[in-house]
Amino acid sequence: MAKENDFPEIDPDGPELVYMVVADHIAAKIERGDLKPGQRLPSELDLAGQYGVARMTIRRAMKELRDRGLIRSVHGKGTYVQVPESS
Amino acid sequence: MAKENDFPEIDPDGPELVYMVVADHIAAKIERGDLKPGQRLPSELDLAGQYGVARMTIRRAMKELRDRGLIRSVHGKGTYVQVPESS
DNA sequence: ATGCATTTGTCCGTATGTATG
DNA sequence: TCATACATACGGACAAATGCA
Repeated sequence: MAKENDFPEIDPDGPELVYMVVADHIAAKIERGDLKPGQRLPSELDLAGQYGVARMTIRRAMKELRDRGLIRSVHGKGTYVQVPESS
Repeated sequence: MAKENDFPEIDPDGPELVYMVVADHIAAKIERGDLKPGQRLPSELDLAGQYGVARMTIRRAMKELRDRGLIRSVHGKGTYVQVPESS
């Protein structure tokens, strides 16, 4: 179980955009509370390994999540789940 | 007032490089005469605290100012505003 | 001469930002 | 989209140089 926690199978040749699959998967974790506000996400390199995609694809997904206001990236430190207060 | 003396707000997400913002800010102080030739600057650790950045970022800014010929660093002593004579 | 604090110099590891092919 | 490389930035640790007690 805890299927929601597993990493989705990603078919690079599939119709859905890879970065969007990753973004939606992480977004679901955040909205489910699996990732809590202020918590740090794994590094882009780690996520790339976990999802089996390139780092640039993870970054594209991070940009998507940033645009949705779900996360916040800090140069040299990491990426964090956005805290409602700190818009 | 004395707005010129205050430390600039640094937006890590901004397009400008952090070390360049710091370098330009200190350069302005020197060129304005706020920091006089021969005068010692605060230590890198102090500057890091004042600007709210890492020491390595301050060092990167110092390197920029050294390259511009505005300052001179002495191991174990400190960093000084360059005196025109001592090129 | 000895130790101590301060300051710059150097290095390491990790993480994000940017650019190219 | 992937793969690679480099720049920027953070944080910590230690070395080297200076000056002082």
